[in-house]
Amino acid sequence: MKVLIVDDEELIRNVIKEYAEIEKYEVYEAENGLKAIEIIENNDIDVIVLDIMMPKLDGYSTYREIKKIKKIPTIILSARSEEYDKLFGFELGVDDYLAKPFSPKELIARIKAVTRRNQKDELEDKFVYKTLEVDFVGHTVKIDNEEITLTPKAFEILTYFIQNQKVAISRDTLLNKIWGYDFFGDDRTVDTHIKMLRNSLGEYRDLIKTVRGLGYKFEIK
Amino acid sequence: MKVLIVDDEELIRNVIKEYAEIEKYEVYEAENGLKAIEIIENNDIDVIVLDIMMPKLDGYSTYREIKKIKKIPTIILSARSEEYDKLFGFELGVDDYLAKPFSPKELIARIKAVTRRNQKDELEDKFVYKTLEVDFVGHTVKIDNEEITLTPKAFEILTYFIQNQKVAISRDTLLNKIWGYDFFGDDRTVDTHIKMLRNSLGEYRDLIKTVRGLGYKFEIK
DNA sequence: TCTTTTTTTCACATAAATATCACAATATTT
DNA sequence: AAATATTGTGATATTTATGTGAAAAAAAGA
Repeated sequence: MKVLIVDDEELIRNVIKEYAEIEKYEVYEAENGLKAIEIIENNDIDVIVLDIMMPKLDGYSTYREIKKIKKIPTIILSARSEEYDKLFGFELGVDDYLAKPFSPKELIARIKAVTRRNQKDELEDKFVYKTLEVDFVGHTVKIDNEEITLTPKAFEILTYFIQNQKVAISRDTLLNKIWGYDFFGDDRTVDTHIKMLRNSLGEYRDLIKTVRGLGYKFEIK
Repeated sequence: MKVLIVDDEELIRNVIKEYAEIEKYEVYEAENGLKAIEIIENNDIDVIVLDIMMPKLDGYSTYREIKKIKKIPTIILSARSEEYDKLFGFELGVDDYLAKPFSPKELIARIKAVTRRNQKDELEDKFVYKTLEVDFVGHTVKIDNEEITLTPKAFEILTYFIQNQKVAISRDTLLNKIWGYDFFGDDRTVDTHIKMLRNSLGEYRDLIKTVRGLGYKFEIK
């Protein structure tokens, strides 16, 4: 698995690189957009970590250029945490978003999620764990071969969790991904949906873990 | 299963090839239409992935030439995403269409869909469940050996459902597949047709399940 | 053309899903 | 232990989606 880190700050590149290499990723670095494009043209990069604030060719432009060449999963880093940027980033079709300062572990978790997602999950049309079966094509969930009914939102959330296993997801992220950028309601709405989803999952309710101070996480074990 | 990839860009061919081979497809490549035709004449190709923009013999012409030789399911790739091309592609009787940039996963999914479709559909010309008989050739439906009359649309919908059992189908998908890309009417028209189809199916009305927040699904049991 | 059939749209009733809030329970910090 | 912050949860008002009948529009047949 090859990761390309695009950031003008060497320090940040090094930190990410260090962590990524522990996880056996092959790391490529680019200190600006132009170099990034060059690397992408000559290598089969699997996932890109892209800083939005850069001299020469900024993140947005770089992203657009990259898209013209190949469609590679991209995680955007941004120092500016304003809502607008967040939305804009998503609108571009970016795979994930992380606001600085972020923990390297969180970034790695997201890289893993994105590569995993792009490796199999989208090809798989079923998720199976013990007696829990989630059929994405048929839009059904079974426990002990019994179909359980989920509301549309609950099903979407479960699907999102399964495609982002082991990644701690904030309520905001969930709202953005499931509800969409045009939802301006309460954070805590998420909690209620989690409650209902957990109840529906019965014995599997503990697959959804609470990440205090942030949100939730789907994890097996 | 043999896939032929017709594209002048080696990069794209390689990406597709890589993914297709993971899925155990035997991959053939052609960098232009002339070579494609040669390959088709000498091999039993099951599905073709065809780029519309190519030097020498462009995609459209290639497609026409291929059709003269054999009828092979074809998925069209197009860099131009304008609506016109889309329509034109469909008009030619193409099996599917994908605008660049596309994700390899998406393409593979479509290849699978096309091959699956062409594997079973042409085998069965009848569907029987209990006392429900649907004769695709004779265009008739019988319940308890009594012929029931369906309107053309209702029959098409039923046929589509039977050929996509256990798949949750959105109203939009249904509109695209049954009505065609050029239908710009109301979503809810589907509901009315489902209503009528269910009524016609009498005791079998429950085979058509409602998938809340999405659409409908045909499922036995 | 007129008639009949099919299709589409619309409105309304009903059912289901959702968002919000208040308070309880549980962590976390002081 | 108390104070504080955060999450869990039940109740409920609100919103949304679906089923359906009726009527308008379109298409097909005579």
